Amino acid sequence: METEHLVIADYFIQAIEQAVYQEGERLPSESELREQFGVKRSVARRAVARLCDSGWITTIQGKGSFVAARSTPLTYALSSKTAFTEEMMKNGVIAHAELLHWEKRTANQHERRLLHLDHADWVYQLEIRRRAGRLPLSMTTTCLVERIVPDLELHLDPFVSLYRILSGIYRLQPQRLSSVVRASLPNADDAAQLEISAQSPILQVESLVSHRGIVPIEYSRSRIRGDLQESCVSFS
Amino acid sequence: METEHLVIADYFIQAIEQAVYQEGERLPSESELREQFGVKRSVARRAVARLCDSGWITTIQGKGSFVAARSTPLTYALSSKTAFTEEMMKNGVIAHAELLHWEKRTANQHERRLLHLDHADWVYQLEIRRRAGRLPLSMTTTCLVERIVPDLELHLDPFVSLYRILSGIYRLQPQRLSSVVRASLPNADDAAQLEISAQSPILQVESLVSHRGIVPIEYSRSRIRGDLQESCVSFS
DNA sequence: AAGTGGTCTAGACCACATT
DNA sequence: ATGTGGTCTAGACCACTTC
Repeated sequence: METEHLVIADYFIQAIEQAVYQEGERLPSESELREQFGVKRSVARRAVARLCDSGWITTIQGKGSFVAARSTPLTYALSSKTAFTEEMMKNGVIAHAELLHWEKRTANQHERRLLHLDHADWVYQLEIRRRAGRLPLSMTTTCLVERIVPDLELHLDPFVSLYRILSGIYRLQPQRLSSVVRASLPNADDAAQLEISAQSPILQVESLVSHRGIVPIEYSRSRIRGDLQESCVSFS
Repeated sequence: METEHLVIADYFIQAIEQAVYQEGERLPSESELREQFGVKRSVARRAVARLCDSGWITTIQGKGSFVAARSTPLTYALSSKTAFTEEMMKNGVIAHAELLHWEKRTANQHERRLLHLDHADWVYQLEIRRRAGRLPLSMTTTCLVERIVPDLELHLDPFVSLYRILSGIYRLQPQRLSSVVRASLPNADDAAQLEISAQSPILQVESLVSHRGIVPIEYSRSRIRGDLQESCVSFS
């Protein structure tokens, strides 16, 4: 059986959902699992790893596995408004963003097509990590049209929020035009930055943002921890 | 190093994206990978497994690993209109749905709240698998208000499309009110039904559907293969 | 028979926490 | 010292494909 561990994992997911195991409570140790379910260590470990990857538990070396804190994931409204920090506030969470890297370069073919640029156009590319409290939430690679945000580098330090720069400095009214969402696995870098295992699923959101719904100004690709956040789309 | 295999996997993802490896082309065998990258079999296998889980390749026992067919994932517009089969047609794909199971039962607390029901209300719960061509695409558990679709069981066989029943028989105009998307791993059943490994990420979409935007009629939870489909949200 | 991928095992060794 | 989780290894065996 290559799926033995799934039975055990699904059992504990059920148990946690029905609050048989409370937040912070310790799960049986690997040896106990081996006994209780009559399986090898490898199987017990795969079951635990799976619970960990999908965010139900966290393991601490030398101590054990504990039911993870967040039963209620943060919800992030994927509407035409696009302010991350402000959205998170609604969840009662202190959010902040770190600028990990930036560069100014010519637009590639993909970007030229999406942002209606030609060969002479330049873009700023920013690499941003967002957190809710202490926890890493998402990695975002965003590409801004240089013509729209000239001398952007002058306003990147200190970096608080992209939305604040766009609206505060450049008087733009950023508006999300479309978003494509996808489930995937993180690459090695993202897994490290998000402090998750390489097997934890992530939500990818690719968005196109414009000023006042007409002028395309930004193209971004976010990789969001699957265990912490969910995105909500409403129609009205 | 517990991340050795990620380097190899990411290398091949790059190569496939840049069409160094074409669709259907064979990747190096496990032994060749061991040689070329100087790794143990376990590492080579983890790398291959990861490529498989994220949908880049498919492996065939006794033959090897081959670059998967779909470079362009199907896009499914997550708009207020909610016809799956019709959406897929736009992608030029023959879609069909199978009803795997149905039952009639009283609404639980969660459903009563979402669908504005009281204790006396009944619901139909349908388990539907959707395919694009031969490939399984998604599993959907949907919950319909019995009062709105009385004697639904009389129209379930043959089952073609839920949308067709709702609009054709009951003259409803189903409209999506909101959707919540999430990235996760499949449970054992879903993985089997979707013919994916238990490590392949899936996109979960929870939707609330109403008739003419007012009367809630349906609550559904879809689990969509992460490697085949992406959902697109547009604002206009 | 030889090469490929798929599965499983038993054990070693490490790092950390508790007593 | 003992128990916990984390990592790695070498090998066996199977199933399938090709020659």
